[in-house]
Amino acid sequence: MSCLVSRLRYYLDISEDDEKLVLELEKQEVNYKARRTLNLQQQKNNLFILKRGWLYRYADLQDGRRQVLRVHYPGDIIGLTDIAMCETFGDLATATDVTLCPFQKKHLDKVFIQSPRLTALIFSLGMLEEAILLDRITMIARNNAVNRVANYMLELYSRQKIHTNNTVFTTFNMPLTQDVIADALGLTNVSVSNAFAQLKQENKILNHRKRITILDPDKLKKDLNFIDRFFEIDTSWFPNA
Amino acid sequence: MSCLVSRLRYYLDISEDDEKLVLELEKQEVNYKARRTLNLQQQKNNLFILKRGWLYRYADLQDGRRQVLRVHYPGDIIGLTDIAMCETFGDLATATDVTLCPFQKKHLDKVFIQSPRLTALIFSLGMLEEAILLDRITMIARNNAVNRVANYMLELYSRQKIHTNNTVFTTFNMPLTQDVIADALGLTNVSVSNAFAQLKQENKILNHRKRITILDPDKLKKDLNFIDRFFEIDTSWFPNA
DNA sequence: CGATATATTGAAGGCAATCAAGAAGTGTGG
DNA sequence: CCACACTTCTTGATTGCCTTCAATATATCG
Repeated sequence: MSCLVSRLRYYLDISEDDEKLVLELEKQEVNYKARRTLNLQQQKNNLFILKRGWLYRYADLQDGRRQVLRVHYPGDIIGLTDIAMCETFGDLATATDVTLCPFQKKHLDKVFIQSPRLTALIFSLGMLEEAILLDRITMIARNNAVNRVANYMLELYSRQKIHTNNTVFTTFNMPLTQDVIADALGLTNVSVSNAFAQLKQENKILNHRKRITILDPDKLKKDLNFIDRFFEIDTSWFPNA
Repeated sequence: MSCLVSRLRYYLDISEDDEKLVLELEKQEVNYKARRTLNLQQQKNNLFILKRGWLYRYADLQDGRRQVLRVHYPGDIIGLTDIAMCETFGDLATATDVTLCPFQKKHLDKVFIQSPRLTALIFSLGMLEEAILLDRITMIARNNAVNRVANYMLELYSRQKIHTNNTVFTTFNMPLTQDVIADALGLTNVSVSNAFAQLKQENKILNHRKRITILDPDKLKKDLNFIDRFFEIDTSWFPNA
């Protein structure tokens, strides 16, 4: 069963023809162990569908530090951001063991030609990611370390809900190290550690052995002005099937 | 003459049929004076093509501060980011006098059905914006005030080159106030002022009366690791006309 | 011209970075 | 199953950059 199709079905009825279009892209499979890096430059013109595991995209900076740009979950299409560019930037690193389905950028044209409706959905999901990046900019630009970490945990929580069809509890797996979280939020591992300590003391978020517990998600969302953009998209304008 | 069509033509040959599709969206026109705000909530289901002037999108925060999310130039489509969402967020404010062409979200479906090629271009431009947001996150998360301001000026410079078909000089109009720049970069107006003072002293960037001079753009780009993502996009995978 | 908006400059304080050392956790091979 | 190496996390002290607050100067608009 394709987790991309299942994610798309969360938002929209997908016809059998459309399902075939997607499955066409998932023919190949590659596996990687946890904590490996994949050089994207070598994979030029390839996109990936993530079938299993956690993966993150990062960029190395001049001074040796790095910036984590995005974390991917099963059902994500990886590389759409680069679709406009001749050269890709950044690399991928695996947080857990993963399974990827690589496919050629070119093969997307079939989707664009044969299914305006599916195209509109993929387009919308892309724009949704953009809105979430705007939220993240606001968060990084204007919040202190504690709120950044709390906000990020809420985002991971909300994402998992969609990717697992709402079967996620307030305790969930979070395999990212504090170094990775720090690099995602523009902090240091020291600040992230201190932030978790404070969140624990305030009875808001517990973390123990790669597992996170958000004690009262709704209250925390309200306190942080967190907007959950994942659970619904507007399909009213979509071309008919 | 449509500046959106002209911008699209910068990247791709646009057929006459495709041009008609775009012009269809620009039938209405509305004018606004400088330094006004437009409530986006009321314009639900509307997108805009910006024909003239500068406009920026911002979000009000709980504590009274605000975050500037994006600056728009003539030829931009405004609101694509919200296309997936039932509710919009944030507001628009005019930096100069502007002319907008509002059109219904619904009317986009014609583009998706009739021109996969034009759809691919609009999609790619959207993804390009996303890549630029990733750059901005890196910049805000990892750079000091001086570099943030310098980097942002380079971005504005590069954008204007595309939007005016390369007819922009190292001195150009920059109608944003330092408050707006601060709110875009997660700084205060004080820091922005100090940053400009230092950039002036180092003979890198001069600003005087809403005009910016970048003394040696290429050197500055290199020093800041600035990547210009605007000047080219990969159209090789696009569906044929 | 006067009123308002925008920019400059200085002083003091706070938050996160940096540096450093040690503790806890994880994985591997014998 | 344990020992060892390595990674990840914690905690404390110091430093630096940006914010905040405040006052003045300059620019812009009606």
